[in-house]
Amino acid sequence: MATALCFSCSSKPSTVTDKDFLPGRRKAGKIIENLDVRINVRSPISTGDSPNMTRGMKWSLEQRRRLLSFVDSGCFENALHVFEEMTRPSTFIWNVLIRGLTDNGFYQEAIDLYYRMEWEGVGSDKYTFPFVIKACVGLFSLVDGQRIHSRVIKMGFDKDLYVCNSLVIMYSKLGCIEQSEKIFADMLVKDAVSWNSMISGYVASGDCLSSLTCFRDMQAARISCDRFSVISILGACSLYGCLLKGKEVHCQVIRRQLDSDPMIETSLIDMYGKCGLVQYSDRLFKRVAQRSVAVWNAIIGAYGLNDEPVRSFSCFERMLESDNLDPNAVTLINLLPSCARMRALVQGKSMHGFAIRKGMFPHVVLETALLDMYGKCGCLNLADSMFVQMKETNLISWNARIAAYVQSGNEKGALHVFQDMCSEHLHPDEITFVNILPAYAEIALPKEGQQIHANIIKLGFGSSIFICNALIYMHAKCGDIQAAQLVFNCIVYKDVISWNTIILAYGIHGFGEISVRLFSDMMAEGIKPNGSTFVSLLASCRICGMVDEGQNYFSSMKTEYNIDPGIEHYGCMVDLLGRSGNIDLAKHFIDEMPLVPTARIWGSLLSASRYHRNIELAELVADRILSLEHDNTGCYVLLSNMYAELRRWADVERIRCSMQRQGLRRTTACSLIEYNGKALQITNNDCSHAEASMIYDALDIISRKIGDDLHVCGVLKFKPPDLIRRRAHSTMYHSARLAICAGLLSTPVGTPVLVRKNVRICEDCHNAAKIISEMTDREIVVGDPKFYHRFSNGKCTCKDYW
DNA sequence: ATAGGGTTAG
Repeated sequence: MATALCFSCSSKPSTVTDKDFLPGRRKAGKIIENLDVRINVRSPISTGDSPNMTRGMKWSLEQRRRLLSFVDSGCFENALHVFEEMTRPSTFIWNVLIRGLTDNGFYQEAIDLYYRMEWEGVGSDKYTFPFVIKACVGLFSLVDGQRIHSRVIKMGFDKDLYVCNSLVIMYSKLGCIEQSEKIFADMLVKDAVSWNSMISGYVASGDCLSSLTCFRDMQAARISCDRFSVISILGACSLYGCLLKGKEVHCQVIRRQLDSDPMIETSLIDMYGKCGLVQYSDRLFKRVAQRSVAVWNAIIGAYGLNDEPVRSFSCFERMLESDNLDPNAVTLINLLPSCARMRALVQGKSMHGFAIRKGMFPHVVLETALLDMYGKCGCLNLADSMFVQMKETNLISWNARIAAYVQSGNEKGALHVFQDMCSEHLHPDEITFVNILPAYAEIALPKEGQQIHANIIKLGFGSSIFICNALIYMHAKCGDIQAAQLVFNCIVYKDVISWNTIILAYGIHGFGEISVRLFSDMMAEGIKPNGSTFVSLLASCRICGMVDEGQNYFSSMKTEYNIDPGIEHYGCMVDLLGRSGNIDLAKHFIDEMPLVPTARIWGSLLSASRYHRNIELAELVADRILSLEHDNTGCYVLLSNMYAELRRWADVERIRCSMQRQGLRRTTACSLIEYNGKALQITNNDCSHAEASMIYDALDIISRKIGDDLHVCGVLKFKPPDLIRRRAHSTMYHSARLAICAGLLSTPVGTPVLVRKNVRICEDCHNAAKIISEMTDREIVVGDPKFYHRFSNGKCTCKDYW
């Protein structure tokens, strides 16, 4: 039964708030580690009464004075010595000790002392409970909280305003907002603190609507709001992005002359930042007289949130220069997204180093922010090692880790992490799915896409607009355009992203006319297009060869919609012009464009020159690309293929060596097909499957039937004498053809065969697919990283340009 | 001797 009370005589920490104890109560832990004295909670009270009553009374007054001063200075070791010497200390003395312990983070000790008080039969009063309840909050102990709540009821203190306020706060902080509501509703008298506690409780539980309602009810009850209500309600406005309500509160702030309150200033700056009005934040910030770390953090965060990373950084620099203030963890957390935005890995790393030097770790939020930054800067290994180092992880850090994998193109890794997360008994949330769906989009087959969709519905996330938009894209990329359309149809309030996504979805599948029609539907619905709308639209025109439409949309961007074309739009146009056959026009277009052409832009021209077999231009363009990106594997491969087609084997070899020197390897081509209900992955000349012999037999039969056509364009191409040892000398057993055969074997007649590829389909396979579609009278759909070829009756929707 | 607050990751 005996519980030990352990203290050291530490001085009271200067600016420690309850919040500092929240993440794992680190500070309390540190203090308690330095134990000097252990005092038994149940130790008998000294009964050595003084014979002289007058002297005794004086002595007891002196004891009381000393105890109070020890508690005030945080010397609990001494305070407890005095306490144990006292003859029957009064309830007041017990309260003072419990308060002191709670205020200094010794929550367990405060609660133990309360239990000892009960055990010794010392009556507690209305002052005892607020302190001990606060200790339960500090300890995150719902069990103690409920036990003490029942004592409150038994002793009849459940009508006391202060005790009830404490209980309201306790339950809301321990995540039982319904309990808070119940106590609040039963209170006969409510003061501003009661209302404020309820409002901030709602905000903390993410129920902004209730907090706004409560704020309104408070004013209806003629309790005037104070700085605490204002600060809480501004937090609610920030979370919800309620700019109008936020402005209204700002007016009240001015009317009540609260506008020079430093915390309110900070909250207002934050609110405007989160509601997207960073210029308001800036105006308020300029007027702040005394700039605290918090106010700097708020303005740094506001710029970061509003996509102004450079300004965010310059605020940080000014903070360091002007006020001689020490950045804290929150400063870094607010600044790191800006590092990510600018891909400023060096700055990000220096933040990391700074945090280490300042002893900020472990800190789950900061660590997650670093993980996220590394992920967005494309450093998956750094992101992952950050995660591995973390002592504490949560759903958010797992989500950030998944995002890092997806970001760096490691989709399979992302799916593994997702599985690991689920086996740690963490329940995926909306963000998890928003992060993981793009991974499915890249590598899943329609059936797998349907499965994850079913899971999402089962977990109740099926109506989230973010998830629906991600689902449209995922289904389309997996090859299931009908499923994409179905999701789109079910969205009640379609946003601009829903429209952009469905437009691109049809483009990917070669239905450019539908994309164009959807765009006019979108206009008719009064949805304002943005830059991405035109990326979808132009990409669709490009895929489907709608040159004139594309040019019209491009020129209408600025004139009709006042949108400046970005580099992606120019990229689509180069593709489009290249496709139209006018390579010179495409080149001229690049020379004339107002933006600096990227490797991707030149890549479009390279594709065009390949299609039109213009090797001189291709060499020129490849030079440009390689001067921008030395490791552009696609560029080497394309050029090498062009040389091979011209039988310039020496050049082929030269490029092969160059790639080898740089450690570049061609991506291993592989195709995915659903085979007897399972996903089957096939590489070129792949014999590793149990089903291989059957698939090869089928392909041989088909090849023999269509033999001549296939032979002419195929076998000879990669068969120079000096490359004869290479396995891929023939395109005959390319993964695409093997996969198509597997599909034909395992699906009923009349249904389309769907194959996904990780690289673009080669000309020979494209030809073969056309012929196979005609011969077998089946629709064959082959998706590459950019779009889906639809073969039927010997034709492909790409009209042989890809 | 009594309770309430701001800046924090996807």
